[in-house]
Amino acid sequence: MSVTNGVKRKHDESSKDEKHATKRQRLLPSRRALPIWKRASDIRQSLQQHNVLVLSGETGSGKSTQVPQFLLDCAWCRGKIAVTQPRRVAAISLARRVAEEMGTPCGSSSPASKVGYSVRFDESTSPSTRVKFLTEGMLLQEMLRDENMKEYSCIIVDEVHERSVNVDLILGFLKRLVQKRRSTKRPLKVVVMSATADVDSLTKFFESSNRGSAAVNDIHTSSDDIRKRSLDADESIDSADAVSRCYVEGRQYPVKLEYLGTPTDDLLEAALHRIFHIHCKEPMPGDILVFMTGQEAIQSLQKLAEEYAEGLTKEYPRILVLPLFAALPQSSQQRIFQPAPLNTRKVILSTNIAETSVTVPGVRFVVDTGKAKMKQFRNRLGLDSLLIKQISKSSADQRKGRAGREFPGQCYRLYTEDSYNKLENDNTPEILRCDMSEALLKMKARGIEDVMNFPFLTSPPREALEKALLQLLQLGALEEDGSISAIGRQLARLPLTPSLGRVIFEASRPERNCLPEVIDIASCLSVESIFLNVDTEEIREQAQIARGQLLRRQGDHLTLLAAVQAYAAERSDRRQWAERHLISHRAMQSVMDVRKQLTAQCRAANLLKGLTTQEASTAPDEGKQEQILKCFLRGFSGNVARLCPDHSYKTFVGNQTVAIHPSSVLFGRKLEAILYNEFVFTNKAYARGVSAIQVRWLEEVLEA
DNA sequence: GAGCACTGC
Repeated sequence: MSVTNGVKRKHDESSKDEKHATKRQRLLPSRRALPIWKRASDIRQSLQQHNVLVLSGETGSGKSTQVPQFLLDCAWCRGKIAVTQPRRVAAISLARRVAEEMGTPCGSSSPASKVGYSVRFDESTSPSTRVKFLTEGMLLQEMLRDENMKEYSCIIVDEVHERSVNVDLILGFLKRLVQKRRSTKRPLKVVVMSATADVDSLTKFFESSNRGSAAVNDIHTSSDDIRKRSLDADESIDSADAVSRCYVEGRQYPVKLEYLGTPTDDLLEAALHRIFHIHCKEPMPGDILVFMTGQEAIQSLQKLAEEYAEGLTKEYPRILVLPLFAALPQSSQQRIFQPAPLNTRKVILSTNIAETSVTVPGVRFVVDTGKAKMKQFRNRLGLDSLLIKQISKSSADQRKGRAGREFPGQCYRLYTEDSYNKLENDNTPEILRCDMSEALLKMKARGIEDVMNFPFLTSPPREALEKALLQLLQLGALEEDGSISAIGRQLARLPLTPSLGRVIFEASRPERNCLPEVIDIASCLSVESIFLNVDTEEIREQAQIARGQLLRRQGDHLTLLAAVQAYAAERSDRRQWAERHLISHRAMQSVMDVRKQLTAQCRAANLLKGLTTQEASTAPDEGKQEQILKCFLRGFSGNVARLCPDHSYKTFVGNQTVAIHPSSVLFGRKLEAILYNEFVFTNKAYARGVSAIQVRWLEEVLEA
């Protein structure tokens, strides 16, 4: 029997191999037609001579799928190739595509698979993996665990122009790692891929020598290494240190551009006018994609457009208005992919989500309001502001390009050519807009002692770094001398902000003894809101009743705990439970994923012993409630406000006025003092994720 | 008395 099974298995495998091989052959012609194909030998040759290649290419050049395949059989490439992506879906779909092209199974489906991927909650690789697509966050985590990244011969950093903090950190780390491995038997090759033509700053970044300071800063080097390096520092830049560059044209359909003759102060009106001008004049088919700032504007325009459409005579095609933003339930988002009914034109009203994350099919016309909501962290106030800003030129061009993906298209900018010319060239890198404490902790965990002299592609202001250092010191993540503490080392590995991570640690202390509960709450606070938007009075009342048993008068933290415990206890139909309570099932599923991950990590770090999460899932008594809130106070001691005689809340630190956000269960309540998870400025300064606390708790928590 | 763009570990 075992013999026949063996024969059968062998037969299955060889037929699978055949299938893979045919597919590979079938895909070859389209690969050869890609603009990047004729640059293959250039690219191979330049990495033969140099360690770093800066590759710029517009959309459609094929760089993300082809470059890893070009490099795989180079003599220097004996290890793996990593390819980073900003988004999970991109990492997974690229891995599948490249596996097909190479004629190999994808990921963990077979031990012979040469191509895999690694994203949070989903690692799919095999012992034979040579090319691994992974999110930037995953590569960073690997870089914290393995200092030299020895298993990799090459790291390809894609979509660098998006300039996430993670990509900036990766580039800084890689610059040092290339130097470190350059004279070893296995030098590290780095390919930096970017859409914009701004290769100069990237080239300069990798070319400028940091060997002198690196020898001093790198605490992980032995004294031997340092001696060797100070010798190296005297050498002039040899050819391996030079950075080669390459430009590949893209493949896009042409897009005709039209500006407004005179500026408008009513963008909704202008958009409405433009939509119906296109609709009544342009032949079918051809959908319209409108870029707007946010949910509110989208819903207003949707209403206006639907009203207007009712007044159109029968001779015109019908119109289907579809909103698109991230907070929209998945099922509503899916509607943009379904074909419109007969004789109907789709009009998609979208946020920035359609600029990079979602590709809307069938679009011939783009209408661009030229604005977007952008987050900016104010170091001095410790507050995030989310304000409507003008987009950059590259963002405007990206939006325009969305009309030329499948056919020649048209783009209407609801601003003048003059105002386009005055826009910033590029988006502000995230590193200039965010709280630096998480990034700084990662740097410390990778052995960067002197963070002020870290090779940043763009340096954040000194104040941002100082604020972050202070914050980490206050959390106990750093020692007094600025070196990373044992706690800090563990926090850097947790998929949480340093503050939330610190809360987890606090909860594991025997006198607090509430880690499972705190994990539940921290999981909620680290994903999108679990409570569905309630936008009409009617639904709001409905939600009040439906969520009744879950709401806790102590505040949002304990309300979130009640929701997770009730959801976890639901064994029959969780989706239905979520619907009944007007809670997002999608968000709840990610909460459960995070909860599982955090529980496993706490177990591994020996913070969580014995008890299972299920056993702990009972409603906390008053004593435990106090312990839970005190843990949050340890991580968020800067996010505390007290009630003033004028009935407003003022922060303890900085004496800023802050209002409880309408989404909080404590909205409208007057309490001695509040603790909050987030301090956000939109129309005014709001506290989100709020709980009632007693002022005297602060001393106790901060003393320990 | 009134509301958060988008990613990611």
